[in-house]
Amino acid sequence: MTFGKGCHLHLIDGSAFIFRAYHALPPLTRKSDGLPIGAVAGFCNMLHRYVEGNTGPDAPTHVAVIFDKGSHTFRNDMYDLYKANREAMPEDLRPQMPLTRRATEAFNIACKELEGYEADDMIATLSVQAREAGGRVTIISSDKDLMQLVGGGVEMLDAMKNRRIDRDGVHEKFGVYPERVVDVQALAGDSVDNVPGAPGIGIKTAALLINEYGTLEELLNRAGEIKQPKRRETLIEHRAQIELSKRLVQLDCETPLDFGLDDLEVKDPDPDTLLSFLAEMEFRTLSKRIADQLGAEAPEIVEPDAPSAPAGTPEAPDFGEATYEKVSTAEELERWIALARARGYVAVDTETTGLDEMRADLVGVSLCVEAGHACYIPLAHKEGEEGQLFGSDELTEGQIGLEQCLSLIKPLLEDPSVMKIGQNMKYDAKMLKRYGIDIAPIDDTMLMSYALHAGEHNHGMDALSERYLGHNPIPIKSLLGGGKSAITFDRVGIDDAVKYASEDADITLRLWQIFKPQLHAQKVTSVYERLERPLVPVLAQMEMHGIKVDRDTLSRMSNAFAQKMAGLEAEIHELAGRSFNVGSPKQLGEILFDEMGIEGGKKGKTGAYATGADILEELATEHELPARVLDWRQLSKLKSTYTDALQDHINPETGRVHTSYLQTGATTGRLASSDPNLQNIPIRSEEGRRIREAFVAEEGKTLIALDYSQIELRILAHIAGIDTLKQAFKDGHDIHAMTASEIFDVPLEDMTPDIRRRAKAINFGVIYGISGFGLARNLRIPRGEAQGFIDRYFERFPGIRAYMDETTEFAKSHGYVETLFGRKIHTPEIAAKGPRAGFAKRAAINAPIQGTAADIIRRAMIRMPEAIAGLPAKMLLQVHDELLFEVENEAVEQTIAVAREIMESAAEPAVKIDVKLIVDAGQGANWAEAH
DNA sequence: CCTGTCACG
DNA sequence: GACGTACGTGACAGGG
Repeated sequence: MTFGKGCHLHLIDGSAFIFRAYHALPPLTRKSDGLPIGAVAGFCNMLHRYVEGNTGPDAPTHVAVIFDKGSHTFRNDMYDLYKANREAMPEDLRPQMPLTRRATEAFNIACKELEGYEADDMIATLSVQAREAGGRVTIISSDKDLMQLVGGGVEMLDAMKNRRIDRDGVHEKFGVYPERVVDVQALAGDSVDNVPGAPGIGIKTAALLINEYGTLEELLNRAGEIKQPKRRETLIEHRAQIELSKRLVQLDCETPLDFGLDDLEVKDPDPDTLLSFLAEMEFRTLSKRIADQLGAEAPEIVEPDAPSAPAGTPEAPDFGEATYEKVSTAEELERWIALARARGYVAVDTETTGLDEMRADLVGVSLCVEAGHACYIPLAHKEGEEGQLFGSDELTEGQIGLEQCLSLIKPLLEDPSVMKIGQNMKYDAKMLKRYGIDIAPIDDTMLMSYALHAGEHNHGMDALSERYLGHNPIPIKSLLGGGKSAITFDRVGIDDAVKYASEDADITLRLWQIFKPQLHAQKVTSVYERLERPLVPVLAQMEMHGIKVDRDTLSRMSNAFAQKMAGLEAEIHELAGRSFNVGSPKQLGEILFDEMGIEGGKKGKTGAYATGADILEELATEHELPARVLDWRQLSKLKSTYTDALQDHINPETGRVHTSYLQTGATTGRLASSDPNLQNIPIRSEEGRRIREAFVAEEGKTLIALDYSQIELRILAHIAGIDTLKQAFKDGHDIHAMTASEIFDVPLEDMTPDIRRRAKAINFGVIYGISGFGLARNLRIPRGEAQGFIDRYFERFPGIRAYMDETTEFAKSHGYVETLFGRKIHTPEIAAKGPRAGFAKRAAINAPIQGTAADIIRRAMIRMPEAIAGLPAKMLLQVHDELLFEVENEAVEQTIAVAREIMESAAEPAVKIDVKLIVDAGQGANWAEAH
C-alpha cells in the first residue's frame, strides 16, 4: 500500500519504551544463564499490549519503532555539553539493548535507527513525510521534545496514561502551540538534556514572553523593550546561548533515511519467529499468552523448578549440599545475628509443641540468610527416647537457654532495618509475641504466593517448595509420627530438628527470592503490600484477643438439644418400625426408599440414596419420618458443631475462644476461619441463632457488630455500571423490591413479600453467575419459569449481561480476573471443556464482586487499629461483611461512629465507588443482641 | 481418608 | 441435543 490519505503511521519512541520497562521492573534474569532480561521482558510486554490495543479507528496502517543509535550526534558537534549530564547506561541494561531490537523484529514491526541522529529526528522526518503525503501520524511517546511536531494530523500518545496529546494538549503543557514550542524550550532550557536556555527563565515566563512578542527572534530583537530589568539583561546577555539552545531542541526534519514510509506497513507477526524468540528469552507467561492468542502451541521453556537455579541466585546450592548448623552457644548465635544484620534480611521459622499458637510452647528457632546456609537454635528440646512412656523433663545438653536466646535475638527480630521473612508469619508472630517479641518488619512467602497465584494452587510450604524449588521437604510426620503415638517437637532429637527446621528456613528464603521480583512483574506489589502484609499483625491481634464464650450457656443448650434429639429419635424409630442410626445417610436412605417403599429415591455415585435436606423436604409434605429427621439433623448439627465443640475451644487461661484466620484460604480474597470456625455461627434459624447468646462481652463491656449493607450488590452496580441500581441505592430504596418492581412490572406500593423474595433470589443469583437451573432449584419453581425471570432481568438490566460476558472473555484471554483493587484471581479452568467450564465461568463472574468486597473490608481492618487506638475498644471478629468489637460501655457510641466511618470510606482513596457504602450497627451484651 | 450434610456470608 | 450447573468457605459423622 502506498502511504497517503487514509493511512495512519504510528511511530514508537523505542528508547522511552526501554527505559520505562527497565525502571518499572525489578532486575530479572534469564533463569538458564542469569542474563539480565528485565527490560526486554517489560519491552515485550509493552509491545504486546500495544499490538493488542491496535483495534478500531485509531489502528495504524504503518508502524515503526525508532531507536537512538550511538551516543554522538550532530548536536554534540554544536555543543559538547549536550546531554553531558546524563548518567551512563546501567551495566545490566547495556546487553539488553540489542535484544530489544530483536524483540521488535520478532513482533514483525519495522525497527529503525540512524547513526549520528537521535530517534527524535527520525520521528520528526517521518512525521513530516507522512503529513505531506496526507496521512495521519501518532507518535507514541511522552517526550516533550517531540511536542513541536504536533498538529496537521500529527498527535502524540502517552501510552502509559493512554492519553492523546493534540495541539491543545501541547498548549496546556507549554503555554504555546506546537510551532512555538522550540522557542519556549530555547528560553527555558532543559536540565535533563543539559540545554542551557536563559538562566532564571522557566516554561511559564518563556511562554509569557513568546506570546507577547510572537516569536523568539522578535523577542531577542526587541529584548531592550522588556520592562523587567532582570529579564531584559538576561535575554541580551545570553542571546547566543539562547540561539544555540534553539538549534539543540529543534528537531531535524530532513534526516537522510534509506527507507520510505511504504516500508513501514503493518504486518502480522510470524508465530514461529515470535514464539521462538520469546522462548529463547524464557518468557513463560507471555509466550503462553501470545501462543494462545495466535492459536499456536507455546514452545517448551525450561521449568523454573528444573535443575537450574532460581532467578537471582545462580549459585544456590542443591538442598542435598546445603549446610545446616546447630547453634548451641551464645557466640554462635551472635555470629548468625551479625550475618543477618549484614544482609538486611533473614528467613525465620519457629518450632513449637503444637499448632495452637495460644497454647504451644517455643522449642527452637531457625534462621537462613542465604540459600543453602541455615541454622537451628534448639531451646527446649527434652531427653526421651522413642517408645519410652514418659519422656524425662530434663533439657537436652548443648542448648542456649531460652531467656538468653530471646534477649540476644529480640533486637534483631525487632530491628526495623532487617526484613524478617517467613512462611505464614502470623503463626510465628503470635508465638513470639507470647515471649515478648514484636517481630517486624516482615515478609511472608505464603502471602506472596497468594497475591501471585490465587486460584492456581494452595500456598502451603510443601506445595510451594515442590512447585517452585523442585524439592520435597522433610515431612513433619517423619519426625513426629502420626495418630495417637505422635510426639511433640520438643521430643525430636536435636540433629533431626536441625535438618528439618533449617530446611524450612532455607526453603522460605529461596521462595522469597523467587516471589519478590515476581510481585513487581505481575503487578501485584500493591495487593501484597497494601492488602496482605499489613493484615498480618491485625489478624494476629484479633486472634489473640479472642471472644468470651460462656460455657454454661452452651452446656445448658447442649443438654436441651440432647433431650429433644432423644425424643425425636424415638419417634423416628417408631415411624420406621425399627431402630437405626438416624445420623447415617446410608441407613436412612435404605429405610426410606427400600423398607418404607417411598418412590423417587436417587442413588449417588457411591450407590447410597441421596438424603439431603432438599430431598427430605420434598418427602416431608407426604411423610412424617423425613420431617422428624430434618428436625433431628438440625439439632444434631447445632449440638455437635456448636454447643459441644465450642466448649472445647475455650482457652482455659483466657476463658475466651481464639479462632485462627487463614488469609490465603479463599481464592477470592476472603478470609477463612478455623479452629473453631467463627464465620459460620448459626443465625438463620431461631434455634441456632440462640447460640450467639453464648458469645458475650466482659462485665462492663458491650459487643458491637457493624456490617456492610448489601455490599456485593453495590459493587455489582458499580462494576457493571447499572444506573438504575445505583440510583436505587442512592435513594435508599429497598433494592430487592425495586428489582422485583422492574422485572415483574409490579408497582412498589403493590409489592408482596413473595414477589420480593423472588427478586432477592435473582439478585443473589446474578452475583453467583446465574443459571436457570440454579435459580429454579433455589426458588423451587420450574426451570422454564426461572429462565423467564432471568431473561426479563437481563432485558431490564442489559449492563449485567454485558458485565458477565466481558468478565468471562477477560478470564479466557488473560487466565485471571481482577478486583477493583488489582487482586488477581486466576481461572485456570476457564479453558476446560464440559461442566468444569461452567463452574469456572460462574466463579470468574463472582470473583471480582466477592473479591472487591473482601478487599474493602480488609482495608477497613488494616486502618482500624490506628483509628480506635484511643478508645477502650478491641476488634474481635470478621465475618466477611461484618466486624465485631468489644468496647467499654461508655465508649460504645463513639466506637460505632469511628469504626463506621472507617468502614464506609474503606475503598477510598484507591477506588471511588459510585455507590455509597452503608454500614449498619448493632450492640448488646451478646452477639445475638448485637447483630 | 473421602463423602455427604449443613452451618455461615 | 444432552448434560449438569447457582459463588465462597469449615466441621462433623459415618463408613470403608
